[in-house]
Amino acid sequence: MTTRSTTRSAQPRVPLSRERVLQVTLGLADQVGLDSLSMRRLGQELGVEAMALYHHFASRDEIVDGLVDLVFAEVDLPLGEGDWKVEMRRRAISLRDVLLRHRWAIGLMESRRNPGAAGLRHHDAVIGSLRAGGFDIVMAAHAYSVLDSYIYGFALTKMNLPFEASEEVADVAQDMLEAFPVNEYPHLVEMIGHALKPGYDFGDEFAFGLDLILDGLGRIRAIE
Amino acid sequence: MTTRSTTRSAQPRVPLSRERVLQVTLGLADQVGLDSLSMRRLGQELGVEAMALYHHFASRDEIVDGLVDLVFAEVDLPLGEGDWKVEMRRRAISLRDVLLRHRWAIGLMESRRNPGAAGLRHHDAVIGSLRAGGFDIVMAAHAYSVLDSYIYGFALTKMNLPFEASEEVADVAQDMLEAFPVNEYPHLVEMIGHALKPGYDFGDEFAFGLDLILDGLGRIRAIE
DNA sequence: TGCCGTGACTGTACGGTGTAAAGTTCGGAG
DNA sequence: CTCCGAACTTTACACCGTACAGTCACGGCA
Repeated sequence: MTTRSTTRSAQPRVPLSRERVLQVTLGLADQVGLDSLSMRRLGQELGVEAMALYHHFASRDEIVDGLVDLVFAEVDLPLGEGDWKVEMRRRAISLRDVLLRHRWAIGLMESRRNPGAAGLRHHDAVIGSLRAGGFDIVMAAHAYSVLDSYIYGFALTKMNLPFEASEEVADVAQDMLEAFPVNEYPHLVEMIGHALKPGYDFGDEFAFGLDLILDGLGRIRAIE
Repeated sequence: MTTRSTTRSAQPRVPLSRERVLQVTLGLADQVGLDSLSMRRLGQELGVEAMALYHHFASRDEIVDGLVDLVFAEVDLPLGEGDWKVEMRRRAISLRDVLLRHRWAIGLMESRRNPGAAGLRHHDAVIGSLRAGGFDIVMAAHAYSVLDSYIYGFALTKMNLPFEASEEVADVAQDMLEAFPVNEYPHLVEMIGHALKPGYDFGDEFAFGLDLILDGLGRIRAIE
């Protein structure tokens, strides 16, 4: 019974690898979130005990580092030679999409002390596109700061919205307000009414703010 | 020995209250962060066993709800009668300051399913100020979305910066880049050089983006 | 062919987490 | 004096990351 070696043909036992672990972890994180992703659960998903992972990664945190870089790699890089506004817009929308696809990553992308190659390449490409577009280094820093604050903030806000579909909105809004007299928060009530209208989708707000910022940057760059 | 009742004069034993718990928790969260704030640790700080807290709060999450509302209460509300741009600017800076004072709260402020009175009052005041400033409800939704995405995103980015003071920046940047050939990320290197210059403080970037957005909003409102 | 090191993985254990459930203590009302 | 209910404690459970030691199969070498 204990000698499984003679019948090893059943399971060829492909060994783990950093790549395979990260790929599976990424999928699992998207499904259950990063908090619910324990080493034991992850090992189970890979057909292995939890401690086996420590032969390929020093800690759970090192796995997260790898995950973040995989996410960065999904973002469309801006091209240096194109129109900076077009490139920045494309990159912003791509980054937002990626963040909404991997909601657990928001708040980790900028914080990792050990950035991976994809993250570094991303930063370099964004700054390079701005510089090629005529921004000096001071203005490029300003522009990068506004844009990324906005993109990450939007993703953060949208991620944390306590509802998803329109029908849920109504329920949550109802719960939120039913305990209070309507007159106490008249403007909030008006806004909720607006958000409940059939055509409204909070996700559409992104383009408005993005274009407002890009236009502002264009104007300031022109003056300077 | 077991009858401590006869010598009860030593410790008058002030009972807990939601207010006292929240106040102490707020201070503790600012010191050690929200993750390190366990029920046991919190009880210890209050001179009580962890389970005693469950007589005043249904769960750890309910404590966090209360905490978030305390944070909202610290934010300066915009006045309905003032110039909307001045009011929005004041409120934005106040919110940023509050978020940097309570870094653990970023990402929780917009997500709570059970908003408190201070949070509702805050939302109502912001929308009210915009409406009084001439924004219709559609534009007010746009404006609120851009502004808060930017403010929360900025706080998130600044919170997560893997360094604090200028000297640390140099070390971290060194670590980040030393493994790579300098030529591979020339623009990133230039930007780090810019950020290392004595006068530079990332916190100053906030005003640039804020004014850019406020000006953009003013322009669009005027056209409309 | 036998041996033995090495790398991949497992088993067990420790101190931590949130919280369910039951037990203790005690001031005040009847 | 009794008894109730509120405030608090004790104990327990299932889970977490990970330190540490053990097991097992395979490749190179005698």
